Amino acid sequence: MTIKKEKTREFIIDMSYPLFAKNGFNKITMKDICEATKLSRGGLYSHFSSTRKIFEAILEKLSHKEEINFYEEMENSIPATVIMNRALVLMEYEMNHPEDSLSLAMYEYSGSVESGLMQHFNKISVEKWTALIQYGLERGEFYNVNVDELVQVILYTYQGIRMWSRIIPMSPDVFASITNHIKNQLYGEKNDGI
Amino acid sequence: MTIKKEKTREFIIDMSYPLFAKNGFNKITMKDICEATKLSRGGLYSHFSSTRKIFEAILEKLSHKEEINFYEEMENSIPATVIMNRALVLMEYEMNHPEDSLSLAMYEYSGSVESGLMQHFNKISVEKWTALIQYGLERGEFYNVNVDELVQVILYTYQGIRMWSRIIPMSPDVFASITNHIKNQLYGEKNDGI
Amino acid sequence: MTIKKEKTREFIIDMSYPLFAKNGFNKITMKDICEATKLSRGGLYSHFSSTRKIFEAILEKLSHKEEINFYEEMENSIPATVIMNRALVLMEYEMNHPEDSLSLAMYEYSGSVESGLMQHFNKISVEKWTALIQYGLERGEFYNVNVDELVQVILYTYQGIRMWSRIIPMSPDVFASITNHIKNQLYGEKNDGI
Amino acid sequence: MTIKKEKTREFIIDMSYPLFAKNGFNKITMKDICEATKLSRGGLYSHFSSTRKIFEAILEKLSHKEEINFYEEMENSIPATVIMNRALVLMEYEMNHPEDSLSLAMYEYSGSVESGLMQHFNKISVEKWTALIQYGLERGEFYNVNVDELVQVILYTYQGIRMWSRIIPMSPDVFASITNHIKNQLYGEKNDGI
DNA sequence: CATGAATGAGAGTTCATTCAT
DNA sequence: GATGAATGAACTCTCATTCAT
Repeated sequence: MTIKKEKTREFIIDMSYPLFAKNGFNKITMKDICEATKLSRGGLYSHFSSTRKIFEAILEKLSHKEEINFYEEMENSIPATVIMNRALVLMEYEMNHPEDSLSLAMYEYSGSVESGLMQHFNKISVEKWTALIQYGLERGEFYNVNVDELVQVILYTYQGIRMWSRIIPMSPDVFASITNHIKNQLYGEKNDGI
Repeated sequence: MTIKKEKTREFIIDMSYPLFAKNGFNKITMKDICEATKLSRGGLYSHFSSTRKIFEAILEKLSHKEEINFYEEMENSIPATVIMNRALVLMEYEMNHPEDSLSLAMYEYSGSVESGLMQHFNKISVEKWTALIQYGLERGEFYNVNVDELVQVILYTYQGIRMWSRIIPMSPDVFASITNHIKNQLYGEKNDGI
Repeated sequence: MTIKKEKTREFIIDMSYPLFAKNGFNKITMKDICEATKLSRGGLYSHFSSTRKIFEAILEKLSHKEEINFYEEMENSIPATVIMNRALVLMEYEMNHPEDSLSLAMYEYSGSVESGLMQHFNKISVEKWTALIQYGLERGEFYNVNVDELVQVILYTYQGIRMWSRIIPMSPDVFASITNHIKNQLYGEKNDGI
Repeated sequence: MTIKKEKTREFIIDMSYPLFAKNGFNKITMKDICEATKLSRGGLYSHFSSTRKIFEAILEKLSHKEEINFYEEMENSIPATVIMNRALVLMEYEMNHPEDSLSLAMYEYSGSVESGLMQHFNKISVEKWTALIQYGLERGEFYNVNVDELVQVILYTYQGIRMWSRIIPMSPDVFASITNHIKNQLYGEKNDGI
């Protein structure tokens, strides 16, 4: 029964996600996953031969997950500021929930493999944000920013926050600072230099 | 002779730094450090009882290390733009050398302890950058930015970069983008909105 | 199959008994037990996490083992002298086989734990001997001794012998002296004072 | 300076006695003794090369220690009952202080060596008690007991008590029972058989 | 000589991985 | 296939013992 096997696979993936999110990649053992899934040693091994394989399956699944799709909204000619605001709300939400983040695990995982997957994730993100900003510029909704530069700032500030918010307690104000900065760059009141 | 013991201690700290920087915290074992230091098991243990203790000694040492001291330069009335340029050059240098960064190790280490040390490090950084920007504002060298917001952007973009540049190959252009963005916020040509 | 696990458990208990009897508690290591049982490290650990746990399992098993049951014989109205003689024969037998005694191991084991088990064993013994002597008194077979006093003498002489017979070579005559003394107190020829 | 060396030796012996009395022989390490004596590793080793050697020195010292000397008192024609009473008082005292007893340590120590020392100790004790009882018999103070038998009972009850009183809480009444039994055998009221 | 840093053998313990049932 | 007992490699940690200072 391939369908059952597939279901167990999914189950393993879903049960181990929070383990990796909470503890990173290196600390998690096959034993931990056996316990989390209540599967026997042999049972687990018949699906995945290592934590690495499990983690890769998680990443794989993630990469297929439909993100908030800017593209669809852009095609529907939703105003760029509206799309951007929604995206930044989501970003703030994620910054507020560092425990869901696989960042640490990815970081550790990547340390030991050459993974094109990470580059892929990064490329997707860069393209997405670049497209959105271009779109705003074309519609005359955004200031004339340096697109590449701002995309870098957006992505890496986000990553930096996700990382450090797990280590040190961080107020939601900080997250708002970041999204605010981005808005100001694009369509906020240009009162800084005055 | 305590002096010898102290020297060995320092030696262990110095030899294990690159191990942690390269591999993170969890992957490093006492055995790895034995090998790196050429010390015997027992010899190592007589100095440190765990990798955690060694890592804490590294952090401790780091926290005492004199950072690029903005304060001294500010006291000497060096122009804010000069200090800032120097600081950003250093920042770019560090972004170009992710293999020296303890970020991953700190991240993993912190996952399992409540460490005020991290907060301390963060606080020091926030204060340093805040002081420098204030100084530039007071001297009329910087645009009237939102100080707190910009400091957050600076710090977390930096951290995000340090983290991801280990995972994915990143061009030095990206690093320049970041420092450029900061300069533009403070004293670059205000040509974005035009 | 829990039955296999249980069998291995029993096997470990049975194979380690002589080790403890011969060497005491502290000298025996998990490694010794691995070797005695031919089990691998991990295999042994999956049953018992320490020598302490194994030793406790031995004591536990011992406490369930049916001792020469005075009670049954008393219920069947066997003469007290007959029961007593049998018990003393057994006692002499045990004194002649110090290598089977867990005394040393119990002694060492108890040094580090507060074990009600030892008190339990002692209580059982006191009750058993007390009951037998009472029974002999009621049937008019025994002299009118001080029961408690004699029970103490019986028990501790026995323990003292078991202990020292391992350290110094001891002739069976000595063991006979002890059982003889007991018999004389209870039903021997009262010729001492003459 | 041989005199200083001798003093240090004595010091080591005295400081390690309680360690062995409390923990037995096997559990004590050279490290423990270093700590107890505040001597350095090398310092301790220059006096004794192993715990075994130290323990043997303790036994050696003990064997020279003047015990309550029955012989002297017998020579002075002190009544046998008086000497016996004093001896039994001391015995009770010792039974009340199991923590001072080296029994366990001797037991463990002997397990691994063929030690004539133990036989020597035992022989001394047997002779001492035998002599005292003979003396009492000759003076007509004691009942006509079987001397050898009673000596065995005395010695091994004592040893049994010393052993078990460390393992299980034991009331002083028990100790009194034992000494009382001995007195009754020798010169107590002969009311048992009545 | 004394000191205490360093060595290295060996015990304890944990898991990835295998395999008989 | 699934199970979980067993294996064995790799780690952690502790001391007896040595030796440069």
